Amino acid sequence: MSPKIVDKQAKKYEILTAAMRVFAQKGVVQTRMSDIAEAAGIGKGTIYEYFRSKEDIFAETYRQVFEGTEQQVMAIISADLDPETKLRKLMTTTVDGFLGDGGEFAGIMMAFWSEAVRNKDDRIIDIINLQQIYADYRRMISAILDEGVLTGAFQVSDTFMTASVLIGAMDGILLQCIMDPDIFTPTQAVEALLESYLNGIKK
Amino acid sequence: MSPKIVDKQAKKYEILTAAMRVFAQKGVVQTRMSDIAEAAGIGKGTIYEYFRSKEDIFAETYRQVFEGTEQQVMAIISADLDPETKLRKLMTTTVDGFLGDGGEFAGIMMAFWSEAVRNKDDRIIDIINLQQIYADYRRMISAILDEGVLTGAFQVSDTFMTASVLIGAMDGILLQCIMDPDIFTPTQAVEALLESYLNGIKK
Amino acid sequence: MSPKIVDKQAKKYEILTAAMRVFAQKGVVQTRMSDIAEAAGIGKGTIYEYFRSKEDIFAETYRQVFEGTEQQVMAIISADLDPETKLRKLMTTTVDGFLGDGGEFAGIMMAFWSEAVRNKDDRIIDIINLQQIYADYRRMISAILDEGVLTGAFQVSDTFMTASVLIGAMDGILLQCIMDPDIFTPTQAVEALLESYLNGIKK
Amino acid sequence: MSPKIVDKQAKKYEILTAAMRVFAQKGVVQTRMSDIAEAAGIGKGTIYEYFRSKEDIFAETYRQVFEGTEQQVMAIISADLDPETKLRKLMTTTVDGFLGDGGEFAGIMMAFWSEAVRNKDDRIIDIINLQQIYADYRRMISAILDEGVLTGAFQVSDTFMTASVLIGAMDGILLQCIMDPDIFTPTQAVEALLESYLNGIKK
DNA sequence: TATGAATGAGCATTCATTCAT
DNA sequence: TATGAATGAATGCTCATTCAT
Repeated sequence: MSPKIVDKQAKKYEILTAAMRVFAQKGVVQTRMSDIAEAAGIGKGTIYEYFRSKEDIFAETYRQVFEGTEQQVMAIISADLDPETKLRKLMTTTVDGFLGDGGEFAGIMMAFWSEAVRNKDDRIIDIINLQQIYADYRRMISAILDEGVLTGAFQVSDTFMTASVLIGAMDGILLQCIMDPDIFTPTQAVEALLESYLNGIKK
Repeated sequence: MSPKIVDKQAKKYEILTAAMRVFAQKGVVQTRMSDIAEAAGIGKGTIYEYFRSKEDIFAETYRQVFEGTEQQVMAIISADLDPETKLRKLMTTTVDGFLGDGGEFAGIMMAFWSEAVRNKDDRIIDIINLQQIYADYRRMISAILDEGVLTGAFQVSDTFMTASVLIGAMDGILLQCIMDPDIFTPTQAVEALLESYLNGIKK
Repeated sequence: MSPKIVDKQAKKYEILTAAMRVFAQKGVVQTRMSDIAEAAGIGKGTIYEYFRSKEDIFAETYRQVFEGTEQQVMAIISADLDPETKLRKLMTTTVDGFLGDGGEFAGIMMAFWSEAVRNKDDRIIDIINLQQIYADYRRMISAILDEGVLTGAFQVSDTFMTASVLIGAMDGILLQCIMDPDIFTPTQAVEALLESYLNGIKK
Repeated sequence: MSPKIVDKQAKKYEILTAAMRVFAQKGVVQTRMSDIAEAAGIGKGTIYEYFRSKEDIFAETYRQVFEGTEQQVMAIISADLDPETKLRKLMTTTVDGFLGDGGEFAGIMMAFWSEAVRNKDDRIIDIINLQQIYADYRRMISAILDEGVLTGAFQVSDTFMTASVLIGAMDGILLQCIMDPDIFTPTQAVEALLESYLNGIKK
């Protein structure tokens, strides 16, 4: 009378996690459905009980990773903090979000991003609109910088450009941490970045 | 030395150039041999007269792109310049090298890099040892910074970390320029980066 | 004999009816077991409590549909009627049997028949021996025609051929009614067929 | 300098012929691309050098078969013949067209038709709009009958219905010939049909 | 030497059937 | 008994590579 009871939500999450592992390891394009199945310890067909397609998995994995960070970022933006603190918090949170608890998201981030960067396919853009994401980030950070200029905390001629440079620096730092995790932690690096950037390195 | 050999070299180069164009446009994995053949205006089979495999093309394309930049960088490193000028030149040259005459290398760089970043495949590492490349760059830049600290031009506590941050910033800026070429030129951005970074943005 | 067995029979019939509906709508090959389960309002696995396989369902559905018509036809054949009436009744009954109460069998007939027509697979022939069915029909109708010739009611040189033509006409009319139910009812068409066929259209 | 020269047109036709054979034998849905490849004596991938998809093959096979017949039919319609001759010619030509030189098209016709009959898929309707085909045929034949009524050759109350019956009869006869080629030739059957139909079988 | 026709390994996806509950 | 989660064989299609010309 009663069928096999399975926590569909939990199993879906398991598959998602397995997919992330494989995506991080091999990249999205090179990952075969059978790789994900094997990683999840299930049959190939079972995946399709939980996801409609490989693309669907990709989209869900992406959401899984980003939703958390996005919310945290929003909270910081609307918090009542002085510009410098806000900038620090925003950058630290972003980097931490990307690297997850133990850096486990690093690889999957890389996979997402390298996929999005060169894929002009509309279907991918629907899932990850990197251009949009960057535009949003630039807007948020330049708003903080503008605020700082108004309050007299910062001296910046082109806040939009400066925002871009800060974001770029974050990305580049993350990349190095992902590729070579032993050299330094991203948090250390972001602090170094802000330290130098805020104060200048020229004597 | 015979004319035939010269022709072979020229044709090989043509194919390589065609491959770069397509790689830049579609990414390495998504590029089909037929795409390259078409772009080069030759038959599909002909490619195999000049290259052993798709991977071989990838490796050679990579070498083609980097050899030029590498030599320029080396020249700057060993030139007799003050640290600040050296740093400016190094960064500007790197960015220009990546973007080529008219930004044509940008896409191919992206393609290489997104390939290398997530591919831990030994075969890819043999071709593009990104970890090594970054290590080299960090060493070069931190040497310049060390020199600047010695001469009193810079005030940097951790030159290695600062070097990493600068490299990261360059990468990140390039990424944004590639993805959204209208917002600013990489040269502008690098100048803004150096300006802020050298002088600080804090009042 | 126990209530359970009765229940089983009833449920089996329900599944069969559901299967017919779906077969009629999508064709046998395109019908999925899950479609049948859904149409029957039961679980996919439950079907296998009543049928061994999809093919088994197909066979049973077929028997279900034909048994009724076959018996009616037999009754007409052995009835004591004049040849013309017998012919009319036989054809009308056949067409009505195919179209069911409200034309609901039309689609399933089509499904069976298109399956049988092209499938020379032994397993299908075991289930629907169309060749045999047509041979039987030809025999029955030519017997009626022979009778008519003997009694002087008909003037037919080749009763076997004429029987074939009549059967063919019935089939073809049914097909058109199924494909385009608005043009005319099969009963109308059969009457028109008999009218013309019996009297000729040539002035 | 010169590549392998292949008559692409000829090879395409060969594959088409092979496909027809298999379609006729197994039906369209049950035919696998590998079946066609095997029947054509080529590799699976080679098919895709000549056709975009299985559906494409289906459509082309269909056109291949029908184009000839269609033109012949048009010629008859516009010829200057008396109604009875026109009707005879039209029906004979149609039946002959369906059966090809040695009845080789019979099976493929069956396959097409059973596909079209139950497939409400838009893609199939785009290829074979059976409803349209039947409507056209009904129009053509009823026009001939109308003409016959005007000239006093025929005595028909409902020419549209009579046309439908005639078409149906043709279809049904073809079906029987295809399923059981030994009983009679379609030409014989069509002649018997016209003979009876035109003159009536009632004494 | 140059070519593109031919190929088959490889992959995403579907679905009849099984089986643990 | 009833169920639906799990499965893998099967299938359409792609594309790097080979090879006859």
